Amino acid sequence: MPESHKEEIRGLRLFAEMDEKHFQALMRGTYVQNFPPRIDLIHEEDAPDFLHIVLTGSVDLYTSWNGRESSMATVRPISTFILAATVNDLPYLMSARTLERSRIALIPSSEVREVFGKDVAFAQAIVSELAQCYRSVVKNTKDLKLRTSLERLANYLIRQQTRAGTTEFELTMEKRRLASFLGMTPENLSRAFKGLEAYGVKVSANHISVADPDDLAKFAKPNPFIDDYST
Amino acid sequence: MPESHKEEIRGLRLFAEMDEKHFQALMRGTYVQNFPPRIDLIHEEDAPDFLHIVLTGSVDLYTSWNGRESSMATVRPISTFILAATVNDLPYLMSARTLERSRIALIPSSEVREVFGKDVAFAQAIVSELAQCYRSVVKNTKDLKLRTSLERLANYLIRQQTRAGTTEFELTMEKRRLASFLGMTPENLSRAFKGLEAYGVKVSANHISVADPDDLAKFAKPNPFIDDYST
DNA sequence: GTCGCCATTTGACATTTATCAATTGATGAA
DNA sequence: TTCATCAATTGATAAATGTCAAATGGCGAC
Repeated sequence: MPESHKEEIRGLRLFAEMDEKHFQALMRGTYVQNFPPRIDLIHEEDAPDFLHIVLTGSVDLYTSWNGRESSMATVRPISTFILAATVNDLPYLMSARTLERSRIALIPSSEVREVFGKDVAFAQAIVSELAQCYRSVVKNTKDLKLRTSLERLANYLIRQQTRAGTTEFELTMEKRRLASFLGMTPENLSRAFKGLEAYGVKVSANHISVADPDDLAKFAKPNPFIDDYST
Repeated sequence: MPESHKEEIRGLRLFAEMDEKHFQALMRGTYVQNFPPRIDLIHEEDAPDFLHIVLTGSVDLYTSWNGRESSMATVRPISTFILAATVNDLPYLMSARTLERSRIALIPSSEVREVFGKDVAFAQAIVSELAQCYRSVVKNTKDLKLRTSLERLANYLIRQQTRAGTTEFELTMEKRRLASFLGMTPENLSRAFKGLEAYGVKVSANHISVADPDDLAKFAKPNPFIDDYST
């Protein structure tokens, strides 16, 4: 594996503080692979052979049951996914597919488990990462259980607007995936966008503009303990 | 703190493997308290002063937003809660109240964070516990997003039936809390029970009987990657 | 540029779920 | 026992959300 990839991975908080010797041991079994768009990387119920790291591109975590499918999250560079399955050596609970052409690093799960038993800094980093993952899912559950779909969309737009830093921005995913992520149908999403016009939201294809953020926020009532994914 | 309590706590997987010296250090700052029913133990958004352990009784984890409230989980002996907030030193995302008279052990969060930096076995146990918590919430999200309320209730009953080991059992929580936990109103739950009569479910107050588990399962389509909380 | 494809939108309608009000039923106190 | 209380149920209705089919519109292949 090229040194540049190693440095990218080393820069992740998960690996930043660990012993160099242990890091090199991890990297020995690691390989980097390029995938075209819409390729299934892992499938739920499979055994966790590798810890995945998205280096470029993006990955959709989704799940299926009884012929239905739901998008659970999007993983963007540079971060890992399915850490929980890896450390506990239990089957994946979600499937993952590339959304676009992506470069993914694959670290053998067995190596991860072996090293984290020897390296306290690595173990600490895993604890911190898992705690953050856990908190993200709890926030998502609160979003789903406490809000209507219109409120979820409104708060999603406020989060995106905050991330962009401007009142005009582009949606970062297909609307059908956004609908699935927000727990609604594409048709319902389309109507929800219409419903937010009353609060100054204008939509043109993927371009969103928020006329009056305060007005939208008055409706959406964003809350850091639901909407702030960074804590 | 009495030795018997210490032994109970020591028996938890989270503390079982750690160094005795470190365990004693943790226990020095720990105290055990009795709480009457319906007492708020912690409130979301507060700083995580203590890691809580339910020794007896039961605790409801719930959350509120915009005047609405939802029950997220029930914690039963002997297990901890709000570990993620404690290890990352971030505000609670959920509130907790006793459901009945309960004995709770309180371990200062700062001690937990200090010890897990020194004790690899403890760090490993925290990783394992957090990964399990994470997976539980993911399963819960799948349940919410992929199933209708009738299907959620059907699968809930199958889980309870499996736990009880018999086709007749008692509901372990108030129906209004069950409704909230399943993401529906009490009225809707009442009608959902009626709707499951077609699959052999009989309800009399808190007593449930399942005439033909296979028939119910044919409708509910239980799936270990949603319904099996033990993995 | 034109065509065909596919995501999105729109409309009509069905289903699910929530809300509100009234009633029932169980439980404990006086 | 009788009453008061509160959870649970029921009925009527409203709101939210989903489904199906058809129309629209953007975009790349040719």
